[in-house]
Parts: sequence; structure tokens; C-alpha cells
Amino acid sequence: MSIACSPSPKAPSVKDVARLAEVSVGTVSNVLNGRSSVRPDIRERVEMAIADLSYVPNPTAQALRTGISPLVGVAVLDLANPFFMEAATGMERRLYQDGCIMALSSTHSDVEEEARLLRALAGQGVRGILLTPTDSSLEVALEVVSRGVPVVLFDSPATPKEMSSICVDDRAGAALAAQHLLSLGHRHIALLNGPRRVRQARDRLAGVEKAMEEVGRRKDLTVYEFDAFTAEAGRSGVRAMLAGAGVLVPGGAADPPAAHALIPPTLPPAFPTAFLCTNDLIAFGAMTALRDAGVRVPEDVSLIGFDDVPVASQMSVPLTTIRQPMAELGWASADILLRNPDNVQHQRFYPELVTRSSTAGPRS
Amino acid sequence: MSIACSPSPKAPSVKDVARLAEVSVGTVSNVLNGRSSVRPDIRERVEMAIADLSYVPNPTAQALRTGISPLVGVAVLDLANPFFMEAATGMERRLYQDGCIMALSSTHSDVEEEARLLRALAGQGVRGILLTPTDSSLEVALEVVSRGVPVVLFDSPATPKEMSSICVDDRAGAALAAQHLLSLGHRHIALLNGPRRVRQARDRLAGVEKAMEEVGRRKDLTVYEFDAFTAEAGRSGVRAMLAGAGVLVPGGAADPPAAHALIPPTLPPAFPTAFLCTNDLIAFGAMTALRDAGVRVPEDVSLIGFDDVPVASQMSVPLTTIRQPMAELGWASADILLRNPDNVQHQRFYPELVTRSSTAGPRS
DNA sequence: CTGAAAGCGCTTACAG
DNA sequence: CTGAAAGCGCTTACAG
Repeated sequence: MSIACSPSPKAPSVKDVARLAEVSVGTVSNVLNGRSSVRPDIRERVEMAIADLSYVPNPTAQALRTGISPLVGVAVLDLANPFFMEAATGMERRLYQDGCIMALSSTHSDVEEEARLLRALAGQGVRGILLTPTDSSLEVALEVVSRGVPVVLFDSPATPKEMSSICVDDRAGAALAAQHLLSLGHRHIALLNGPRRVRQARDRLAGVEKAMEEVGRRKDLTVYEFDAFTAEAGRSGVRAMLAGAGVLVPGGAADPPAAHALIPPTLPPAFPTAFLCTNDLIAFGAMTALRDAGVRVPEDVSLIGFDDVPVASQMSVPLTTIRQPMAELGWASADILLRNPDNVQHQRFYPELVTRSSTAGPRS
Repeated sequence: MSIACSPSPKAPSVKDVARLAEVSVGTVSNVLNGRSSVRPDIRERVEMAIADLSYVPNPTAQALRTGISPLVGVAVLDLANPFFMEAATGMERRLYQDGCIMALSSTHSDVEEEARLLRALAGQGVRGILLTPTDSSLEVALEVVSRGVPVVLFDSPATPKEMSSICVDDRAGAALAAQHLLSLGHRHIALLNGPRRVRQARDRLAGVEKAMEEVGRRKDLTVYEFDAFTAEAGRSGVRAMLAGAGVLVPGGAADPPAAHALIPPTLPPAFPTAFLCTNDLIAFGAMTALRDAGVRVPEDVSLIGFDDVPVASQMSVPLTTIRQPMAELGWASADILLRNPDNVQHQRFYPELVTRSSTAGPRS
């Protein structure tokens, strides 16, 4: 089944409007741009012509002429991560205010893809780019800036003088999480982290280590590094931990989980009493793995996340977590870009602890 | 803190390249576009000049001149819904193959916002638009098409002759879910649906009703309509159901959940033995609410979802669901747009049952 | 207050 | 094979 599309008759241009209104194109442009008071009657004639032809200015031509485009590129690490989607919602809201349109894409945390995307976007003549960088050298981003396209770094503490940035204090947030666990009396804490090549992973690790050190408890921390900030990674990682501790018979990670253990297993005394997860998705997977093994949260093990994505409060045990103001972060980054791109500034937000049900004192 | 950005020296244009290479701009354009064999030595001179100036063509000018833009607009219902994000990933992959760039935005299922976005995108001179429609009249979409911007409808069975569409058979999928439950021996099935103003909700309802009717069991179905396709809606909806059945003391929906019931409550005989949720997010919320009340899945109540978003397999009880090939759907819709936009075609996919742990026979 | 003209950066027939 | 010219649709000084 295939039907040819009705070929659209060429769209009307300023010329057509000018002819119909019997004025010059310059005048049409003037009324379009609300310029140097056009005589009211002329203005009206032009407006009628515009309405008659249902004329709409060609933004490509406008962009070429003025060098300004309504398009703003956004490059995040991962479209499937709710953190970025919440942020994107905030960006979109701000962009909308200025009539801009958001071109959202993902770099998949890949330096090559980031470079390609950045160049494509800049080539597109976008008004600016909101970037969560993967390449810490910022090489291509800098190139793009030097081509005249403003870039603001999102969720990045990098503070080059060529571009603005916005971030939250990941170390402080991670420290908050550790302190909360400590204040609850936890002795042995496991840090469930994402891959160290991701800057957020490194900073959160540093924050936790610092907090533990401050109270002379550095050795009560065991660090686990998973290969992604996903529920799946959290789940299989915790399964492996459990198997290693003899709590669970190791099985194919891809297998369906063991039937629910009806009797809570006895955890070895050395088993961590709390898991500090560096994002909510990992915490989600961890909670599932724990539950599969019959380990109760928070009775047997406390669990804390990071981000406070919507799913955090919806988990079977509502998650205590470190909340990042995602939508505000997004909004603010767009605001910096739109308001004054040449004015480089570095904004830092502070995350806060949200206490829900997944943390409690250590099991006795 | 504010530092003026180094004002970028105007970017080089074809003229600059032509001057440096001592040829005309036409020739530069010819080598740029690989045209009518330019003499090899000239081509080389031009290429050197391009390299020297690190010249990159201005896509805005190209777009104006050729009327072709690499930008493809994508308008989905909700950025926070993993179904759309999985689909977007597929679209992006296909778009990338043709060097296109994806401009992703959300209509928030709002007719007004959809209209605004559509017009903005069309105004932008995009090469085409991938739209999940909210406005069933398709009025603005049609307007956009008549302006010459091809639109392909995503996740929509609307089959106007003006634009292509791609969808999955929601009725068939919903019927599949009902049949699975029926074959397990369930007697009383509750349909947990999203808002009826959303087309997917209506079609899935119809599919379930039909399947029940076919075996003369229409009256074993009870339909619940929630106000959103979210985990939150599923959770509070099921809580209300439970309260209504006397299983749970009604509480403020926003309150933290009741402490885990340690003793499985006895469900009234009339209480549904299975919940058929019209998307995975609702199922997720339902599972949480059930768990909060001490109702076991699948021992006390079976649960089936729809979509198979990544979280489905990661839930505390891995979810049986109706899988939609999200990434393929996205890929295919972009493919239709890119390959031959004037050739309208309607593609329909079929969903399939994925059996995991959340469904079993009815409690006795 | 309005019109004629130049020009944004590129591409495309069309001569030569 | 190459160059000169026209033109995509708009905006912006600059005369009048």
C-alpha cells in the first residue's frame, strides 16, 4: 500500500506577503519584527495578508540571516536513566520560555559518540549545547566553543574558564549518605558503586571515604565496583556478594531468581549491615537481590540510594536516598545558556538526605 | 565570577576557501559535494585550503538552499516513560545511520502542547517528524504534512492516507494477557487500566473484554481506571482496592506504607485472583501495594504487565508481561520516515507474552 | 515612516 | 572541467 503524498505547494514567503499587501518586503519584515513603528494602517494590511496566506516565517532563513537558531542541543549520558530524563524535563521547561526547541540525544558515555554529536550539533548551528561530558579533556567541547557555540556543562564540576558548568556536590552528597548510616550505628558498610571511569562514581567514592575517615572508620568500608549504574548491575552484583558470603548458592546471573527464601538466612557476622549505593537504580537492583535471598530491608541490611528518581519512593521498601534537585539542575543549566552564554559561571547545588524506610539500625 | 568569552572570529566560508585555493566558490562547492569530477589537482588544492582553514560548511545555509535539514523531530507523550525512551533509542540508532539528528521532546499528552511542538518543529524546517499523537483528530499533524513536512505516527494505529504510521496490535496483546490468565485457571480478573482518554488504554481494554467474552467470561472481569500510566497511580489505586475489600485500613495515599504485614491477610473470596495491568509501571506500583499489604505475588494474586520495559525483569518478583519490541518500533518508524516519506504505509507489530514469575494459578 | 539594495553561506543550472 | 551569476527567504542599515 503506497500513496503519493500531496506535494505541498511552495510555502508563501515575505515576497508573497509584500505583493498582496502592496508594500515592500522590508516593511513586511518590519511588522514581523515589531520594528520602527510601522504606520498602523499599513501594519494592518500586512497582518491581513499574513493571515490570508497563513504565512509563517522560514526559521532557517532567519537563522542564516541573524545567526541565531532556536535549537538547543542536549547531550546526556543515557536516555534510559531517569536522572537525565528528569533533568531534561527541567531543561525543556526553561527552553520553552524562550521559544527554543530541545534536541535531546545520548552519548552513551562514549567519547567517540560524544565528539560526533557535539560536532553535528555545532554544525547544525544550534544556539548552544547542554552537555554531560564523558571526555574529561573536554577537547571537542572546547573546539565547539571556539567555533562560537556556547556549551554549558551539565552535572559536571569541571570549571574551565571557557564554559559554564552546573553540578551538584557529589562528595558532599555521598558523605551525607555515609554519615546517615554511621549515625544509625552501622559498623560494616558496603559501598556499591558504578564504574570508576564515570566521574560521578569517583567523586561519590571520595565523599564516602572521606566521611568514614573523619570518624576513623575507614576500614569499616568495603568498596564494590559494578560495571554500570543500572538495576541489573546492582542485582547481579549483590547476588555475587551473597553467593560469596555463602548466603546464596551461586547460580547463572541470567537465571530466574531462586524461589523466595521463606526463612531469613543467617548472615555471617562479617556481612555488611548497610549498603550505600551510588545511585537509586543500583539500590533498586540490590533490594531485589536481597529480597530474592530472603534478606530483609532494613531489618537485616539497610539500603541507601542516590538521586531520588521517581522510582525510589515506589520501591517495595521506599528508599532512603540522597536527593538531587534534578529538574532544577536542568532548568538552571538551560537558564545559564539562554540568559547570558558569554558570561561563564559555575553553579553548584547541594543534595539532601531523604529518609524513608530502607534504613534503620544494624541487625544485632 | 564572569569572564567574557573569547569572541570567535567569524567562521570561514566557501569564499575564504575559494580565495585561498584560487578557484571559484562553485568549484569549492563541487568538491564539497563530490560533483562532476573536479580535476584532481584542483580538488587537492581545495581540500588543502579546507584543511588549512578547518572550514566546515554552514548547515543552515545548506538547509536554506537545498530545503533539506538533517534534523528530525520526535514528539512523544512522556520523557519519563521508559517505553518511549527505549523507542527513542531505536529511533536514534536509525537516524544516526543517515547522519540525522534527533530533536526529542514531549507533548505531555496535551493537545495544546502537541500543537505548539508540531508547529515549532515544522517551522524549524525539520526533515520530518515522528509523532505519538494525543489529538485524535490529527488536525495539526495534517496541517504540518500539508506544509510539506512528512509525519509518521508512532505507536498509533491511525491510518490516514496522508501519513505513515507504526503501531503494535494493542488489542491482540491485551487479549494475550487475558488468555494467559484464563489458561492458568483464574476466575476473577481485575483490569488495572490507565486513563481512557489515552488510545492505548481503550484498545487494551477492548482486547481484554473481547478475550473474556470469547469464552463467555465477560462478567468475571472488573475494570479499574487509574488516572495515569505510572507506578504511583498503580500503587495508590491498588491500595484503594485493598482498603475497599477490607484488607487494608484506608490511609492517606501519600503516607508511608503500612509496616509490612507479617501475616498474609485472608483475601475475601470475591477478591480478584489476578491483576491484568495495562502497562508495566502500573504493575510495578500494584506489586508494591500488594506487598505492603502482605499479599503475595503470585501465590495470592497473579500480576501481569504490558510493555516489558527494563524494570519488568528487575522487580522483586520478575514480571510476566506482554512484550512490545520497543527499540524495533522506534527504528522502524525512523526508517519509514527516512527511506521514503512520500510513500505512506502502515506497519503493525505483534506483541508477545513473556512468562516470568508473577503469574501462577489462582489461590485456592 | 517606507522602499530599494545588499548580503547571510551555500548550491545549481548554464555558459564557456 | 570551471567560473560567473542567480537565488533560497529573510533582515538591516541607508536613503528618501
